[in-house]
Order: sequence, then C-alpha cells, then structure tokens
Amino acid sequence: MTRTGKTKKEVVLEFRTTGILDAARRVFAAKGFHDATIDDVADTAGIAKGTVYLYYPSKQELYWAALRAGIVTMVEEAAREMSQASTVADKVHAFIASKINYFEARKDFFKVYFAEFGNALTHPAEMQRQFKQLYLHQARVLAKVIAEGVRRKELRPLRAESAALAIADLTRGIVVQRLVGWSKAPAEDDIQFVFDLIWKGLAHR
Amino acid sequence: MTRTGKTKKEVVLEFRTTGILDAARRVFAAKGFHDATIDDVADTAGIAKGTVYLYYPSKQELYWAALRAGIVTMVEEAAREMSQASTVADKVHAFIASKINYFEARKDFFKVYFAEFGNALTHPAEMQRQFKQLYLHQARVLAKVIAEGVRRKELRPLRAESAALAIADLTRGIVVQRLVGWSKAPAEDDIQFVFDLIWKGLAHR
Amino acid sequence: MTRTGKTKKEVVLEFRTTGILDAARRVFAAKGFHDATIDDVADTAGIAKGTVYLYYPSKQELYWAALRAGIVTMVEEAAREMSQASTVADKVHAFIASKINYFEARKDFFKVYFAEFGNALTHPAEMQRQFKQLYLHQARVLAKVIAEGVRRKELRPLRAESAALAIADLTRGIVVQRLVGWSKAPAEDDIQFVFDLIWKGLAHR
Amino acid sequence: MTRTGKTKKEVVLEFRTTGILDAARRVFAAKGFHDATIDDVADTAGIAKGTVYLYYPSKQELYWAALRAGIVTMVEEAAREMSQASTVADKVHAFIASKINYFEARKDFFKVYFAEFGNALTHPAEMQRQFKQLYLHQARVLAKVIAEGVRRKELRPLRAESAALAIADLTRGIVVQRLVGWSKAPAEDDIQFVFDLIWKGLAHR
DNA sequence: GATGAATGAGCCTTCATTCAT
DNA sequence: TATGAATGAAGGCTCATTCAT
Repeated sequence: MTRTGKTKKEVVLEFRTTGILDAARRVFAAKGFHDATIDDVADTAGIAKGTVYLYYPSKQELYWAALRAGIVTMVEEAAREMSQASTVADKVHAFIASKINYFEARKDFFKVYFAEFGNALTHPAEMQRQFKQLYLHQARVLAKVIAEGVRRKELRPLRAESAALAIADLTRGIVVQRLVGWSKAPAEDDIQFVFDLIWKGLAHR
Repeated sequence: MTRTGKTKKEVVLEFRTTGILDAARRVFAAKGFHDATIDDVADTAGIAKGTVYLYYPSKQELYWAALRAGIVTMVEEAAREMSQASTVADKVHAFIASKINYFEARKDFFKVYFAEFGNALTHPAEMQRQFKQLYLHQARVLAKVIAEGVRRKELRPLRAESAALAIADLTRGIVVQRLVGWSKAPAEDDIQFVFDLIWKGLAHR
Repeated sequence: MTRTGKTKKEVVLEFRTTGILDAARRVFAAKGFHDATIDDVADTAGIAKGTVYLYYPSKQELYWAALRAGIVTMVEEAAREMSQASTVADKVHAFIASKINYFEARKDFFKVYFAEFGNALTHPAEMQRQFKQLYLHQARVLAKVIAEGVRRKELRPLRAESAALAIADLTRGIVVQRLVGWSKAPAEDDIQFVFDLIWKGLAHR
Repeated sequence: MTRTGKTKKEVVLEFRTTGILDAARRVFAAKGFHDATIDDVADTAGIAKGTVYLYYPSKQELYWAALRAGIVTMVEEAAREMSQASTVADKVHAFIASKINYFEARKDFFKVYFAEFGNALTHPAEMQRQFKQLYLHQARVLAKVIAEGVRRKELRPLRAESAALAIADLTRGIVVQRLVGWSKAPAEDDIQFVFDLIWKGLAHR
C-alpha cells in the first residue's frame, strides 16, 4: 500500500531538485559563483544544461537556492539543539556545537556560505531579505538566551545582540581554522575551546 | 634637508601606482572582483586601460596588489601600536583598537579585504603565501603576547594561536556590524566591548 | 440526412488541426515567426507541446500550414466572387473587394501573410512552390480577366500580368493602411478608392 | 596640404562604420534579421566579433543603422529628383523612377527594406518613430504634389495621402517583380509601365 | 610611456525537437 | 494519442588582454 503521499511528479521534482542543488553546492564550493558554470553544475548532476533551467530560472537563483537550503537546515538544527538545552551555558554551548558539527559534515556548504558572507558587504542588495532574516533570526535566538542570562545574573551585563553575533563570528572562525587545517583538534576540543573562551574570557581569575 | 633619493622615474612610478591602487580599491570595493572591469579602474584613475597594464600584468595581480598594500600597512600599524603598549591587556586592546580604527578610516579597503576572506576557502591556492604569511604574521605577534601572558599567569591557560585568531575574528565581526549599521556606537565603545568580551568572557564572576 | 462520411479519426484530426492552426495564426501574428515559440502555440491551443508535433513535423511546417490555410480560402473566395461578376470592371472590383473584406475579417492572418511577403525575397527557396503557385494563381486569374478586357478594348493595352500584380499590391497596401490606422474610412470607401484609382488613374480626363 | 577636415579618428570611425554597415546590409539581405549572426557580419566585414560591438551596441541597433542609412539616402534622392521636375506628371514620374533605379542599384538594401516592411505590422513598436517618419516623409512630399495637382485640376479629385501611398506600393511591387525575375523588362520600361498605369488607369478612354 | 581600438574566448540562456510514459 | 521532461546546439554579448601608433 503506497502511502508516500507524494505523486510521481513530486518525486521526480524532488529528485531533480536535490540532485541539482547538491551539484550546485559542490561546484560553487569548488569554484565560487563566478567561475562556476551552469555546465559544471549540469555535468556534476549528470544532466543536460537545459535541464537545470527547468528547475531554476537563472544561475543566480540556483546559487541562492543552494545557499538557502543549507542555511535553513543549519538554523533549524541550531534552534532545535538550543531548545533542548536548559541552562544558559548549555544553550550557548549547543549553539556552538551545532554549527561546528553542521559545517564539519557539510564542508562544501560552508565554503559557499562563507563566500557569500564576503559578498554581503559588496552586494548588500543581493543578500536578500530572506538571508539576512534567516541569519539574524538565529542570532536573535541566541541574543534572547544571552539577555535572559544577563537578567538572571548568570552572565555579565553586556550587549546581547553584539555578543550573539560575536559568538557566531568566533564559531565561524574556528570552522575556517579546521577547514584550512590550522586546527587539527577533534571537533569536540574546538567546540570546548570556543565555548570556554567566550564563556570565561582570556583573563585569569 | 631631505633628499628623497628618488629619481623622477621612481616618482612617476609611485604616482601611477598609488593612483591605480587607489582606484582599484574603490572599484573592487564597490563591485567586487568579478563585476569590476579594468575599464572601471582606469576610468576611476583617470588613465587609459592600457596604462593599467603597464603597471600590473593582470586584473588578478592588480587586485592582489591593492589588497596587499592595505594589509601591509594594517599589519604594520597594529604591530606598532601593540609594541607601544606594555601590559598584555594593553597589547590586546591595542590590537583590537588598531584594527577597528584602521578599517573605520578605510571602509573601501575593508570590503575588499573581507570579500577576499570569503574567497580564501574557495581558492586557497590564490590566497598566496604572501597573504597568508602577512595575515598569520599579525596573528602570530598577538599569539606571542598571549602565550607570554599565559606563561606569566596573567591569562588563563589556552591555545594561544587559536585565541589570537579568535580575537581577529571578533574584531573583524564588529567592523562588519559597524559597516552594515547594526552597531551605531562610537568606535571607542565597540573597541571596549570587544576587549571586554574577550577579556572577561560572558560569565558573571 | 447528411452523412459526413468522416470517421471519428478524421473528426479528431480536423478538430486538432483546426485548433492548432488557429492558435498558430494568432501567435505568429502577434510575435512573428522567430519570436513565437511552439510552447506559445500549444498553450494558446490548450494542448501540450508534444501534441503539436503529432500534427506538424516542425515549427516551419506549422507556419506554412497556417499560411497555406489562409491563402487557400482567400484565393478561393476571390475566385468565386470574381466568377460571379460579369463585366471586367465588376470582376476587378470583386477581386479588390474580396481581398479587403477577407483581410478585414482576418487581421491576424493578414499579419502573417504580410510578414511572409517580406521574407519571400530573403528566403526564396522557402517560399515554396506551393505558395508561389497559389499566389500566382489568383494573379493569373485576374490577369486573364485583364487580358480579356484588353482584347475587348474595354481596357487600355497593357501588360496584363504586371497589371494584375499591381492591383494585388494596391489592394494589399490599402489593407495595411487600414490596419495601422492610416485609413479610417469604411471598407466600402477604401474598396471604391482602390478600384477608382486603378480604373481611372490619377489624371483628369 | 591636407584639407580633409577630418581627424584620423574620424576617418577610422567612418571606415569601420561603412564597412560594418555594408557587411550588415549584405548579411541581413541574405539571411534575414534572425538568421544572421553577428559573427556573419564580422566575418563579412573582415573584423572580429567584438569589434562590431565597438560601433553598434546590439544586433538590433546595427540592423536599424543599416536600414536607416539606406532609407535616408533613398528618401533624399527621391526628394531631390522630384524637386528637379516641374510638372505634376514629371514629379510623379521622378518619384517612381528614382525608387526603381535606387533599388535596382542596391538590391541587398531592398531586401532588408522590404523584409522590415513585413515586420512593421507585427512589431509596430520597433518600427520606431524615425523610420515611420522617414517613410511618411517621402509619402507626404508626394502627397503634396498630388494635392497640388488636384487643386490645379490636373488630377482627378482623390485622397492625396492614400494615392501617394498607393504609388509607393505600386513602385515597390514592381521592384519585387524585377528582383524575383517576373519582370525582365529594362528598368525604363517598368518605370513607364508603373507611371502609365497609375496615371491613366486601366480603363480605355 | 600612454593610449584605446581590436581581438576572441567564454558563458548564460533559449527553445525546437525528441521520447519515455 | 497525448504529455511534458529532457536535451544540447546556437548565439548575443562581455571584457581581459594585446599591440600598433
């Protein structure tokens, strides 16, 4: 008894979409947006060039779709893991761990994500609302946690939003270090390092 | 009486070089590497397209030269200001202040610098030795300070190199916030915020 | 009781053929041959793209079929109306009136027809025998009438074939004027104008 | 003593412009707008594809430039020759002769001109103001002559504008006949035929 | 040195046509 | 028969780079 709930059309659509997005992620990660060609993506996906255009109307849209797909699940995952933690410390730890682990498993996506970061300043208009919203959303969730911690005196009084973004920066930075090979420590250690650093600061007590 | 010791040839060379680099920085900042054209740069510099090629062999080299010029003075400035500070805390503070102030005064350059950061992962080969060296150099100077502080028990025991890179990440992050307008605080306040955060951490004592 | 003598197959064939041809005429009229797509035609006809190919082997053939269909009935109509007139003058008048009225009622078709006229010189090979034959056929019918009129001294001695083509040109020209709005006169008046002009010439007696 | 009054730049500009326009006319005449490629034009002109774009911003603009160049001189020539004739009959004759002779010497251009005619109805917006103006201008000059003739009772009373357009249609028609080989008569004879037909009409006196 | 006209490789995108279902 | 997803050839246009003046 087929209870997939999906029509065959939907299955094909998802199959293609997934394949193309997957190929796009890999190609964009390897070459960057401009040096990647639709032919590269098509070849990688094992389909013809024109087929890509049946699913995405332009190279730019394909890029955004690939980016969005990764960000959405990243944000979801981080939110989920944070919500499962109870203390402020655990939530901050969960945020850091979630992102490092996510990118550890999706290095290709991280490259695309990180590159888009670099472009954000140059082409702010293109980093459309949706991405900014998505990005700010997770920062805001973290900021709330921090604000709550401050209120409860678990944290020092500080600008919650800026602190949240700082944590995201630190986390991203350590992922880069892992990717370029400057950090060969187990992910667990790096997670602990980042958490420790941001939690206790540099200073000796 | 200062005798520059420069021949006329050298003066012209520097004049052109400066003008082209200046134009390049502005154009690359505004459009990004790929969307910028050599014609844009030439027009901005007020010279002919061919002239650019008399001083830089390719668009890529021009880009790197513009990037390098900015990084070199940034690193020099940071090193100088750190050397003038005496305590570990002051040196860390000097590093942060130096970079925030430098970029505050050179927003165009920061955009180019930041964008290249995004590309670094995608094109590691192109982020040539020199940039990596330059970048790592300043991190290493900071790392030494941190290592020294750890040895003297002024800082908690931690991975000095990673901590140094983390400080650089945090600093860069706050510059971005300032650029996109998420932080409207005076530079002084942001400098203090970053220093404070990294020095004391989040946790309440 | 009329027994059409048509099998169901033939009925379907005609139904599809008519629908496609109808859509083709409208689409080609609106966009021209090159800018029209098979998808446009299929959408307009309310069928799938592939279905068009079940009835016409190529876009070019479809175009010709649409053109031919219109020309055939146009020629038939002109021939019929001319045959019902008795005098030379009436026959010439019938020719003019028939064409102006025909196009008046089928503006879409006229656009396709007129556009093909422009292409005829550029792609003479494509203006296949059939169209040339069709086109020349009606001209020849008219030429015979003129030749007959000349023989009977009802008309001045002149090259009958050229005169026939000239009448066709004049008629086509007035249809264009009506279409672009340069002539807002009732069709009757324009028919009279063309007939009058070609019959009496410019000169005052 | 060089008194060309042209700078070298202007000479080069004109040389290229002429060469490209010439090639464009030939290519568009041979293949039609859509089937002609910029590469075709460049090859015919003996230059590289990119060079075409240094002088014309798009294929469409190049086409219009080629069309305009021909129409302008055609209209000028017709106007000049008409102005040199004194009687109404002579002016009408001059108009017809001028156009037939012009196209006789520029068959390539006529094909482009005639094809554009076919497109005019389908893409009225593209048959920009300038062409319509140019085309109507010559018709209006002729219309004035006719109106004047009507006033002086040299011509029968008739709609001058429509008559002028009719003469243009007849003339264009005979050029087509000559081009496709349906008329092998000397140009002089065809000119006389058209003039005679339009002047006296079909009817025997 | 300085110029800018010329070059031509390269790529996104369209769409007629095919064919498995 | 009907469908529409898939194909891939083709072409307009850009722009880094060259080189004659």
